[in-house]
Amino acid sequence: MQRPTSAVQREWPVTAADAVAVQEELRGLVDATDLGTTPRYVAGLDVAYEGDRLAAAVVVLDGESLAEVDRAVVRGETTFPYVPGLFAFREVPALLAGLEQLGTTPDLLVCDGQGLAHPRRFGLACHLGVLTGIPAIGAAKTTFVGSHGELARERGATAELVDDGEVVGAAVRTQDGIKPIYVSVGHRVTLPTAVAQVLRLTPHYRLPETTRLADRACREELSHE
DNA sequence: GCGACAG
DNA sequence: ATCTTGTCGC
Repeated sequence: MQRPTSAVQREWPVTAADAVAVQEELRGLVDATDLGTTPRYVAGLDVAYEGDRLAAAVVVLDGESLAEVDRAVVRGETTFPYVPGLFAFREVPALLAGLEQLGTTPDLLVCDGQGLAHPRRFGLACHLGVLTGIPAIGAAKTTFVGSHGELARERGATAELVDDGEVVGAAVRTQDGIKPIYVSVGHRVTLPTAVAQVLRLTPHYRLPETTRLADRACREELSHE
């Protein structure tokens, strides 16, 4: 797929203050419309670290069968520290490089982190979505901002994730009796659709198959020197 | 001022 | 994220 190189080069900050300014600018580009059709190719993205080295993986699954159809794993080096709220600046460069290596263009990006459930409403999923133009959702293991009420014990149960009086995402129980995961809109998808996609991607485990495969792929890459 | 804080 | 053994439970 094509890489939005110009956007990255033009928008890449070095300081935290500049990074926040970039988020404030790009947040206005998030598209709130819904996914037009059922995604044929769904991609999972993740990054693993070992000191200053890192490996990013993008695994593409068939949205129907969840069978893997493509993958790309790239190595790189840390270029931005982990700062809560600026997480995307640490992972986006490597993830874009991974997307560029694919022989397929995903119809949906499932990110390991938040979308709108972010202090400035512009988490990793929004950032990747806006930069690529591809629909994206955030599926995080823990909350970052917001709180929610109790969820029913059954798989499929949800609760609104509310921050500062605003619904920024949903807590979703992906398996009976297990800890929920946190889903939020990234770009070109509505929350109900994001939740529905996450449930389709979690037939057996707590986390989406996309996330599990990408996590395994990037870790494996780092372990193999 | 004191914690909390996606991965 | 990553550092890290055994252990409780299905």
